[in-house]
Amino acid sequence: MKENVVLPDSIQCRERFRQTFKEIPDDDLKQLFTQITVKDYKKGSIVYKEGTRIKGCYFVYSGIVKIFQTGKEGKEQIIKFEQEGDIFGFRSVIRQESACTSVETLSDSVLCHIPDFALLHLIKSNPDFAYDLMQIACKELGDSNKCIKDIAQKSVKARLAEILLLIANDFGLENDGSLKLNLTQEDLSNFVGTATETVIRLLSDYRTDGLVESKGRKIKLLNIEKLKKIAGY
Amino acid sequence: MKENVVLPDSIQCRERFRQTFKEIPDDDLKQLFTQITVKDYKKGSIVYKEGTRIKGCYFVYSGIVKIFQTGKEGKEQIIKFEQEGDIFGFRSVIRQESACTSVETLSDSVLCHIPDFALLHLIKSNPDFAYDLMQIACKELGDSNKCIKDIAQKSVKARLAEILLLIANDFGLENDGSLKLNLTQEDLSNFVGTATETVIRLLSDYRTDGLVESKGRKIKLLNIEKLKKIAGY
DNA sequence: CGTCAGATTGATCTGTGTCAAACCCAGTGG
DNA sequence: CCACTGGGTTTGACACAGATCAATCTGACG
Repeated sequence: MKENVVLPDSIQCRERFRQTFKEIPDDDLKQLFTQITVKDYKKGSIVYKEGTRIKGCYFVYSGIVKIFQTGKEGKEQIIKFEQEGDIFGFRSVIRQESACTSVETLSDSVLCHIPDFALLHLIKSNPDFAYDLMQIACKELGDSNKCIKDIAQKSVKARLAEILLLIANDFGLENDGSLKLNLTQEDLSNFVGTATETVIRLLSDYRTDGLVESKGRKIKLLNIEKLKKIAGY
Repeated sequence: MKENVVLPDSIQCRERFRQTFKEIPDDDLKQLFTQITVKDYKKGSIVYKEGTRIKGCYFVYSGIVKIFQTGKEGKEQIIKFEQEGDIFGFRSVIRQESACTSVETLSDSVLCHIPDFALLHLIKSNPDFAYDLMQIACKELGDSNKCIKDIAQKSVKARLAEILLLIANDFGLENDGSLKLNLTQEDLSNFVGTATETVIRLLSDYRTDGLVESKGRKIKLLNIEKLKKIAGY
């Protein structure tokens, strides 16, 4: 166990924040960041749970978090993963509602907590920021709509292929070509929206068809084109 | 065929618009509405198709429209229905992308077209409007996320019940207690995300269980509590 | 009264979920 | 250093919700 994780200072956080929100003047940013709390989370920590009242949103300084909803009998449906530079939880702030998702860290992570009043103030006072945030919300909205159609219409086989491609795209590859985002089969199946066993069987099918190489949770895509075809593009 | 449908004038449109966006000062609204085009659509008209470039968004002055995506083999997945006072298509404007959904009128409708530059201008110049719009986007986002979980996890039987309740809630009831929103079985099944035959069978199950009364597309909910239970609440 | 879209019912077929059992491997503690 | 443990992975057998296909029925409308 490492101790004494050194948290990034306010300036480092601001710099990273600026990479996502490019057009915010320094003054606004400085003001915002006096109100932010930086905290590190061990892998597997719960950041917040569905239904709780969060008094702000979060900015991912480093690490990866999983955003999910819990259904009957505790089965998770993973909505998305967020990584360095992403912001999440703003929906609840804007709507002034309790969280509609739960969040858990998939790796050791450093998150910046932006209190609701600070976020709302910036939105109301800086149209550029409001616009940037709206961009993000609208992107997520488009993704969600697509996701609805896919879950409703595509076979699990197609969706798994699609999600592998999406993960490769969003999180990139290791040097050896395997997916950087390293999920348990359970998380993978909860993302696809199916049973763990099904994912395992399908991956094994892909393997025999020479589409992927995989042992355990390490997955390498061998034939992107064919996978795209299976995914239905 | 009726002829000469009288279109609402600019003032009527503004008034209706103001019901949805309450805090916009008159000056801004007047300015906006000089740039708007009002048009009536016969029932069953396509407003725009997925993948096309729309140069603005729409405000529903009257009528009901269906927002959907088309999957492989032309099967539709209905995302939502919009009615009087709703605004749609803004996602594409904000993202400056082509439409990710198609829109068709379910009844004779009057829509106001708001050109992209006018919408963007108002967003950038009026933080209150930006905020209102963000509210709408975030509401839709929450709905979509919930929908993803439901489609992935619930049985079709549960989802059908849920959707009937949702329709009753969003669109209200006729005097005789039947749902105001009158869908074909096909639309209903495309909303639930299942086959038409399945919806028919399930409705018939509900009927024998005394949960609904239904002939053809007329549906009356008899036992809301039990339906909620089936829907999984 | 014919026509045609939509509604309905019945008879299969199959993709996935579920259950059960075994396996693998990393970390722990004796 | 090795057995023990437990979480995650894998495989097999089986059941069933829901899709698909085919046929008939209904009712609105020209």
